[in-house]
Amino acid sequence: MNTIYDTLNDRQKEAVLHTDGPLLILAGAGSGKTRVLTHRIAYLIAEKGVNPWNILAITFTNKAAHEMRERVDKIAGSEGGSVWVSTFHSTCVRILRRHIDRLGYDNNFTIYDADDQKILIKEICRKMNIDTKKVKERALLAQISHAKDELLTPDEMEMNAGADFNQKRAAQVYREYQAALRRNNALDFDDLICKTVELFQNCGDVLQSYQERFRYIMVDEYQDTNTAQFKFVSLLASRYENLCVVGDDDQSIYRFRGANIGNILGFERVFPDAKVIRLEQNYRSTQNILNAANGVIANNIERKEKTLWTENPEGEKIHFRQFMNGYEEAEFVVGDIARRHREGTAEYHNCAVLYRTNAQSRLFEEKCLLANIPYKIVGGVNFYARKEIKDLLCYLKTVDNAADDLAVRRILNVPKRGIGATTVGRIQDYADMMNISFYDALRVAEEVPSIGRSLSKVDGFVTFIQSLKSKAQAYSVSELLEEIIDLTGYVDELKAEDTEESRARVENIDELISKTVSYEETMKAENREATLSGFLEEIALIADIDSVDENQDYVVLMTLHSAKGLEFPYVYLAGMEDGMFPSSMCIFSGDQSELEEERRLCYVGITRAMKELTMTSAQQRMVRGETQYNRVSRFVREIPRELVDLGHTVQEHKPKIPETKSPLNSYLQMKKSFHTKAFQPQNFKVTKADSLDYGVGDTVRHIKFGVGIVKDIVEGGRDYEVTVDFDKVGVKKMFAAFAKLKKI
DNA sequence: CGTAAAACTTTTTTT
DNA sequence: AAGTTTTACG
Repeated sequence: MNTIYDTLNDRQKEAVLHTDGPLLILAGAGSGKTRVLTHRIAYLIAEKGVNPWNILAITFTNKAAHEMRERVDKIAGSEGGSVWVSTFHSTCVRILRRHIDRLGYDNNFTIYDADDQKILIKEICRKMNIDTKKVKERALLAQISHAKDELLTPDEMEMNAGADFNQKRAAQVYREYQAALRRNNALDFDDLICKTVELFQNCGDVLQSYQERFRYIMVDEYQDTNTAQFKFVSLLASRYENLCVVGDDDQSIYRFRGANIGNILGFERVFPDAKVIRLEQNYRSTQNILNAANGVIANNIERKEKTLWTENPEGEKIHFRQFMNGYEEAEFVVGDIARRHREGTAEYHNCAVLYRTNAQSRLFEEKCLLANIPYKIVGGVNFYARKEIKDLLCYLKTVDNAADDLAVRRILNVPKRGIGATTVGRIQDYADMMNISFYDALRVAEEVPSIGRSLSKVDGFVTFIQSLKSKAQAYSVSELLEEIIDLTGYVDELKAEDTEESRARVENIDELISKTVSYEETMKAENREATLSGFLEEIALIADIDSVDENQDYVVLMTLHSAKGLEFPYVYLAGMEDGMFPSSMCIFSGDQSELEEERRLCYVGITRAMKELTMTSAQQRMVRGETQYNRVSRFVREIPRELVDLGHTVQEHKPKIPETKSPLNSYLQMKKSFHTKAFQPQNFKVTKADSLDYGVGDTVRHIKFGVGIVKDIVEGGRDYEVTVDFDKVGVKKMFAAFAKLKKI
């Protein structure tokens, strides 16, 4: 037999060779499931003669999809390129873009993120006279999202509510919310899945064409699928039943978001002739780490019994340290990473700090800055959720889909056009009355009652948008974006402000421009058309974790949830305190299943570690401006004692010189711009260079824009503003300190 | 209409 | 502690 399959163990090989009919692979942490999936794809193509075009592999994150894509390309050669590897959400968007008109939507629908959803709900609450102080939008959205996860329509939800007034009202809000989405020609994240299912159920011909297309289907992280996703997959697979799912019930950590563990536990019931294969040999961690994980997860009652084993060496014990407070905890962790780096035992990217909540990242960030350690925070505020980025994106969205009222309203007075809340209210009322979109109301503003002196301003805005729309026909996405930036004076305004913050915003905008450019390049390389809708869609589905790059040397800071699917030689689990992890919410609720989900999360955290695992906790911690005193996490106590190295129980409190706050403040100001990018100490000094090593007329290279000739250099207060004519992208103005131009 | 200050809420996890 | 939203005033 072909040698590539000989590197697999017997169980893995069995999974690879079982190509036809339903297959459930119960794959423990680090048991090589991605290897199995990629080898299976290669086997299907090379040995079974399956057309790669007929294979679909679904993951949860783009990062996982990219990784699988790479590995498939490597192992299956050029043919692998036609295998469809993608996330649930991207797959559904691609299908909907082609067929959603069958459901009465426009094919160039926009995708709403959490912010957009919240604004929409708020507006609906106002219309329905619901006091958002008593009923929180978040709660309503959560209820709606849950209904969608379960494929419930507003009517069904209302019926199920029975006498429950709260639930009933949520169902009514849900109904209005869906109507508003449709009016705006928009879908939220959940809709992407639900509407695809609806499409399949309503249009047999469409379903059939995809069933024929995807004869072999593979689903990764199956334990995290919800009912809607399961329905989507099973509809697709129902014709050929060549469905292979891979999951681990012990790593199910998204039940709060609707993941239905019944999908994995009941797989054999839905597909009676399903084959089940267990992968229990772990290739990732040391024995001590694995035993610790086993010790913790054994406390869960609701699980399929299994025990991971490994041939790896015993390794170091699990380190546990307790500190006085969060600052000292962070200082220790960062110091320990610095030590490993200094001693040459670890690169920065071999280390990860994991915590329960995003808020905990701040302390580690501060300490990394002080220690000059490059780091990257995953999660928190998404790049695309930043104000300046959303503003500009809403211009693009408006050009793309003027039915999107939210986008239009957002930019109507950005930059300031002297159009205030009163005018917006009047126009909205008129739009509601005439049953037209907000933008259409703007276009006929002269008919809006008591519009008064605002009319000319509104007309100016409409003219502006119309001109952009006509330009959009001929312009590329990046050209259109730059046109918007130019004509609105958005960047000029920020530059005039000239604060650290405004500079950071300008830099973010530059980054957005490079994203459009690289989008166009990618499309060109793949021989696909770069469209405005395409670009907006791509960034709507980007998750923060997608940008983690193993080839760059930085410490990764992230939540335990984000860490799922990743591995690091040295892992630090911070904030191991009852009340933090497990969270006080689930301790308080007394619901055993919630505690078990937290425990699975802990299991996921432990099993991320390959060589060494360090757990830390603080006796005292500031949470939301209040000091909390917490006991050591019960999860730590569930690890067999002999596996743990305790050090001193409580670390000695060092008499401290109060830290000098001054350098830190300016750092933290700046951090805003580096939040999504990795912080690199050497790039950090954004003070004006004494002189530049290039002058007017010199040829320079820019990391994104390529080669160009310096046209002009203007001395500004803190920096030089350089004008460069690039060969590829034309004339650009930029700050020298940010642009990092190289003379060539 | 726009700005500045005051009041108020928030967090558990995310595609 | 930090961010958002409301309120007061020019």
